[in-house]
Amino acid sequence: MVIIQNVGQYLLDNGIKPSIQRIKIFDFLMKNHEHPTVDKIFLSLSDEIPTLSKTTVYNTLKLFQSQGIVNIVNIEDHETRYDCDTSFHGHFKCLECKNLYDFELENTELNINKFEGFKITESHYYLKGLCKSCLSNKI
Amino acid sequence: MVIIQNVGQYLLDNGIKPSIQRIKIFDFLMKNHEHPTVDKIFLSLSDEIPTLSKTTVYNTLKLFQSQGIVNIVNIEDHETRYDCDTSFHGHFKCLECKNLYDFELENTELNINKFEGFKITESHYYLKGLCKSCLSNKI
DNA sequence: TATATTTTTGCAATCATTACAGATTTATAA
DNA sequence: TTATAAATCTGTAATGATTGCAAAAATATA
Repeated sequence: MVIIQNVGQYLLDNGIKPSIQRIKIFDFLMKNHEHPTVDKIFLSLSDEIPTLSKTTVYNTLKLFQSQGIVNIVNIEDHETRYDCDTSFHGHFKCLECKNLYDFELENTELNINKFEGFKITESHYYLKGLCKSCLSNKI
Repeated sequence: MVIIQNVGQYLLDNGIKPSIQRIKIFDFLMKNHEHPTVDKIFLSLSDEIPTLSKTTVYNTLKLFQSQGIVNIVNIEDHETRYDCDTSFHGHFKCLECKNLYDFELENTELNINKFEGFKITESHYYLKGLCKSCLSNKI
């Protein structure tokens, strides 16, 4: 995962004019590793930016996606989450506490070349189950 | 992938009373490997069962899921697809023709044991890109 | 300072999914 | 067979996430 010092500059480097809303939304994604939903982002930033509109959150995330600095994490239907870590990694979702954990994954570990003549541009891998703490709570 | 000769019996074996609707819906999933959406299933079966309701399709798929004979394939947000092949396999989605291809995958190929103390119950893997025929059409 | 452009906002529209209650079908018991 | 109960199916209304759109606000340009 790339460490971003200056969000404004990072946005600029990726062809995005850094408005207050855009900076705060990206910043929120960086600081909240749980891969928040639009709702979570909106509610969390509403204190800081009282005029914030949910449409802006949607628009901004769509812009981030189109510039390739944010990926969608699609595990449950009707629970679109966003991830500003664009390096290759997997996700684990705990069915009990609903938390989402990242895990590192060598691209080569999943280098499945069963698709000769196909061009692969994205690969996604996720697991579901029970996390350590939820398991120990069950005893 | 398990080959099912008698859908009615298969449903019974899995604790589902085989109504006409249930049999036809499962049968449709078996014969249509593209992992259809609710809409596709509903529209395709409307000729055969003119009284069919979309709610029934939803209810039936939910029942199949709860009995473990159908899995959800969640690749795009807002495009829930259904798969009656419950054996472990991966999916490839072509960004051009939107077709979904299955591919075999040894469970061991993805046996990532980075989660000591975690209990993993599901694992999902999918790729996106361009399929062979769409690639050759581009030349 | 005036004007053009970009960004944000709020509300209405859309679309997939679910809730629900009545209608229909199937199973059970007399 | 017939009456009754249980399960299943259906259609419509409700919900909730997302998008479209046009006006308002902010920023850039001349």
